[in-house]
Amino acid sequence: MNQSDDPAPIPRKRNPRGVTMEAVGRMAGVSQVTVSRALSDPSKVSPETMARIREAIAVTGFVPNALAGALASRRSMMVSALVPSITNIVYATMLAPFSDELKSRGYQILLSETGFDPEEEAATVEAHLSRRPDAMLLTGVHHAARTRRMLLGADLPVVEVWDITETPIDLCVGFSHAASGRAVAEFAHGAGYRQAAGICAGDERAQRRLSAFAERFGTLSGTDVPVARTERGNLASGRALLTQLIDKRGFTGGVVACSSDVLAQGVLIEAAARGLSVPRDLAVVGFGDQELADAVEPALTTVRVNREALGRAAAQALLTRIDGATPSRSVIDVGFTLIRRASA
Amino acid sequence: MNQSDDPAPIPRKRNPRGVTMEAVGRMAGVSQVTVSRALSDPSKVSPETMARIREAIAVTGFVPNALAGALASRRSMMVSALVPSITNIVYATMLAPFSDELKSRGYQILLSETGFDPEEEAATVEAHLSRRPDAMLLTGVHHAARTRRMLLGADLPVVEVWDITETPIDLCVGFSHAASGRAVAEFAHGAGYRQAAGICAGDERAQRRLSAFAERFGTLSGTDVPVARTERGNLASGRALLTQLIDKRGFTGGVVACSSDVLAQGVLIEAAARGLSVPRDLAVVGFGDQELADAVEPALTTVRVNREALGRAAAQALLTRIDGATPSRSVIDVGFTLIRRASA
DNA sequence: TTGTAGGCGTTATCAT
DNA sequence: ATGATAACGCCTACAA
Repeated sequence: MNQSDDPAPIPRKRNPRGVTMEAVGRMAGVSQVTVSRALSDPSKVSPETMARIREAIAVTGFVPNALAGALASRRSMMVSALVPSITNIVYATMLAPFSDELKSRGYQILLSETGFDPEEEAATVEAHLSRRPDAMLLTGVHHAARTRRMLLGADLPVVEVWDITETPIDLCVGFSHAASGRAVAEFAHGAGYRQAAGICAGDERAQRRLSAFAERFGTLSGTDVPVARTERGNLASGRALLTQLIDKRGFTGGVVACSSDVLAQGVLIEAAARGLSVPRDLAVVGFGDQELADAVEPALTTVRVNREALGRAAAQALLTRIDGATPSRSVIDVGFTLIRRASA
Repeated sequence: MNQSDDPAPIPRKRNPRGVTMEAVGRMAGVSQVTVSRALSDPSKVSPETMARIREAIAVTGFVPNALAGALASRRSMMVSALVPSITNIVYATMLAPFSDELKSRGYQILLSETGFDPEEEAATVEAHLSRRPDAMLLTGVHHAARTRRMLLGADLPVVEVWDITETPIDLCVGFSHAASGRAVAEFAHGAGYRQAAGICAGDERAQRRLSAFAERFGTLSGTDVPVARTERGNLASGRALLTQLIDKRGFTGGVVACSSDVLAQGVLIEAAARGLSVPRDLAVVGFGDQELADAVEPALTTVRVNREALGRAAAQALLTRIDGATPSRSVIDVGFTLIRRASA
């Protein structure tokens, strides 16, 4: 009686382990849909039913499957964030408020490092798109053609941050790196410095800042402005580059513009080690206004970018688009401020 | 003829936009399944078919839907990583190799900050579990009971890092914070220092390091070891806490153990500002051996934890479990090394 | 307030 | 080498 008369297909779960809404519903004496409703909008379910469902969820330890939900609803409730490097505090500090803002609306962040290579970025974008994020943040405004194509084809809200362009893929929140470099040059020249040098590490944006500084200061003062470059933007690089400027490139004093506060601090340390007085023998300007700028000795003159506001604005812009609205402006320039302290 | 005789359901796609394997297959003259196979294992498809499918993919800009794939295969190819803070370089630097290692095997990282509150962590764990990650990394070994319950119920590979326990949820890669604190105490006492103080910021683990230091040094020297605490572990805090130790707690010299290199650098800066010579008037020991440790003046004596190796080992351990194998050890102590430089 | 039916875009399992 | 069919677990209509 067991083997013979049962050609009827017995629907068998492939994985009997995972608790589903179906199972919760069975235990609570309701259908799967009711469980779904109970979770998405409790007001649509009677209090008694709600109580039984809660009980069943507690007993079974049910955790909804967001993958299935995303597939059915076509909303993954995930937002991709692509930054050059996680370990770079500059990106990390704008990511935190960005993430906070979105988390409060129920979104999870899918984060990846892209390095500084556009092709690597393109590959990462593709990997992210396969996860069907509801929106995406990109760092910078220069991308591979394929990246633009994929994003336009995917038709999702995209915000490009930490730089600015008139022709964003979709939205843009940032500031002009060239303008910040020029602002430093004008400040330094106005403060009376007649000689200058630059110290630069990192990505193409840092180079744009320093190039703009060198060009502007050169124009104002009529002198040549040497710029020393390196890969890694750490304290040791700052020290090494100041050494290079002084010992090998004949820099004898004036103002040193650095592409980051950390490099600038390296310069301060090397200057102290050489018995140079800052800003008397050597003035120093950083970039970023990180926490350390205010704590070093002497305190660092630097360029502040409100990274908190930037991250938050980027999140808001995306949320507006997600909600189907059109943001008032698709390009937001958050600007920058020169903070004068003791070092220059 | 339009209205009346057509009760037959016309299957209509809800969203005609998204390119699917179905659409690619149609264009290539094959079925949807063949497209799936072409992507997952090209060797199972004839070269000609493969070529036509490739062509169709290029033309349509098809990007596979990983959500659907995950739902069907029960493997999301995502790994969750939960750290207290993204902006803390300590966690970021172990996350990078962790992420690299997993990315090379096709996994994406789903990253979240948990803060330092176990309840917040529990909520984050739940949110992540709903995404059905294939494995999870947690920071620390102290979790809410509900967290343990959820994770045990979810039955996935879990690695706890940056601390060590004999009873991990699943896997553990870390080191003993108490032991590192004692090691610093023994080093300092052995180096001849007879007075000591501590400076501590941050999470419970930092406090455990400093408590162990204070207790051990106290035992060895028979003196009292004051420990100053604060919330934020930045340069300014380091300066402020040294001030507090000297001006308000009668600390007159000896060795200062800090819970991070950044705090230690703050101490160096404040000491210099006060005209104190390091290590003569004041010796300083940091923790973490961050890049700056070697670049400050004087170079910082500190405790090195190989965060790179830690992140990599955590990834490897998870991969082993994902592959269904049993790791040789479920608890890996990566240890620490005291790096003696000029500051103590 | 609750349930039924159909579909989201894949992968797994059998067939052919 | 290729295809048909049934899940995967949920959400969106629509019906009761």
